[in-house]
Amino acid sequence: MHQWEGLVMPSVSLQQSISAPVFGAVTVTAMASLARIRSCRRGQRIYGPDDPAIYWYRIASGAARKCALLADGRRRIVDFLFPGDFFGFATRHRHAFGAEAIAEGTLVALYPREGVEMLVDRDPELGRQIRDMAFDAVTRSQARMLILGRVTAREKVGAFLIEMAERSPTANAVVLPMSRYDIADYLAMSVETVSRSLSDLKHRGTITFADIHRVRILDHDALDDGGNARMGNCLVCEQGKLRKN
Amino acid sequence: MHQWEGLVMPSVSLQQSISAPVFGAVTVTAMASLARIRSCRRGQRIYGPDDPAIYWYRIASGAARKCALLADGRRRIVDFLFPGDFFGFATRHRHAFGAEAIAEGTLVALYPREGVEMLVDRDPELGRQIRDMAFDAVTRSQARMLILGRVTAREKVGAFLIEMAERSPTANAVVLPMSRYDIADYLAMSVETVSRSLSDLKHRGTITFADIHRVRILDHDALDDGGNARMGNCLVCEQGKLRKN
DNA sequence: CGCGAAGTTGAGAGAGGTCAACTCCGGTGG
DNA sequence: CCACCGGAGTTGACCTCTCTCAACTTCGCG
Repeated sequence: MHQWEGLVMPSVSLQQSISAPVFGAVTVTAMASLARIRSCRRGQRIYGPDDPAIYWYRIASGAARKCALLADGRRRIVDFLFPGDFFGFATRHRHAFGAEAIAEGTLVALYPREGVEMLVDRDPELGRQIRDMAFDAVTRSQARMLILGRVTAREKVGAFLIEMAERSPTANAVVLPMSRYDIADYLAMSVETVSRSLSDLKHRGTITFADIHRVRILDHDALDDGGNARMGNCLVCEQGKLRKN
Repeated sequence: MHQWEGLVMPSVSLQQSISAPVFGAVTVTAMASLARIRSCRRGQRIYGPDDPAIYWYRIASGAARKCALLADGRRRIVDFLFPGDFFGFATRHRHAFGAEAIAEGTLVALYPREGVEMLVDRDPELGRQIRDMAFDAVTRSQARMLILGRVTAREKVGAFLIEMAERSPTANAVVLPMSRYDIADYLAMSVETVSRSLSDLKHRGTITFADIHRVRILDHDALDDGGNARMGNCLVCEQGKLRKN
């Protein structure tokens, strides 16, 4: 038993999220009738790579990670999944990555792909919402690449905390249900450096810890040196002129 | 005038690609009637960030980059776009990134968003294809994160070459229309290190250059040390057990 | 012929990976 | 109740790799 289990992403109640799946400001009620709920233990696989893509998934409560194991034994986490997030979309009838629960008792809603597609064929508005959701996922994924591309370790960890804060219902009191190892594999750095960076930020007074898995952001501006973390700031590059590097 | 202008991604002829847009194995003919074609000069902006998202786009011939300029002056390229690639999808009626032509005379097809959406409402099959395309884009984007997360410079550049080879019509003779600076901003490393890595791979006999922008891959296996570059190899991580790292 | 942009190569310095030791905490069994 | 154990997390010391700055080459173009 872990202390943060009771408070994972508290804003979304189960009933609410099942009967009215929410992404962005849009509410999809049409799919709710098809949903099946599954409870997952800490670390339990939700689906594996190369599994047939029979379902689309949504986190109802708890948290999960989407990850890949590389041939050299390293693990990479390509996304963290929180309540309301849809995932497991795949063409070609098989998944590219695997997904696992992070929190004990994570509740996952399963939507049979075939059924939803039939529903979509009769309901263009639902189709549009799913499309927009996928478009947003692309944008979000590409925005996350900006985080990975950041130079220093403190910048990466800072940008990570800001991303988690933006996805968290409570603005400055951020719950990090994942382990330091998960964070390291997400940011493509070593656990030691993640730990050092967090300690560094703490000593600078930029953040504090209520406990290991609960961070409070004290100085939001200091977290993104240069203001690159938020994804609003993407400017076009003019002919590569500005390139001094 | 540059020597590679005439041979950019030669397999897709203009007429063919306009009348029958191709993604994956799927052909979308319904959208073709709405397309408008625009020719872009080298470096010319196709659309800027924060521009209203009026169109969806597709490269007919040539190449483009999707990029962001960070607050500290650095540039990040989040995607390279080649013939057949759709891009510029955005919700919230504004783009998150900017897009610019890389090759002189790059031809871009513009699809009015409103018109296509109306078309989709009447044609579920078209909607499904667009959805699948977006799903693929997510998978591809997340797979690219694996490249960014690789440790050494030679691994990154090797994985980049493999990615380009897979997206290229000609398997081992890969055309790289973008500059070394573009590659550097795509892989989040310095131009010098990109250049050094390429030279290194050349001296090892892994690759050769027909000219600066045309690479031939001699030893495909040596390019992905450990075999992590291809995205088929994504295994699930079991409870984090394998994690020694 | 000279200029500037793109690309390559060299030398140094700083940052993060690696290995190791240590603490902290919960769980288990005596 | 306490000793023991193992995993997660933190901190330290060392070393390697990449960034940075710089010089130089190559190439296309005026």
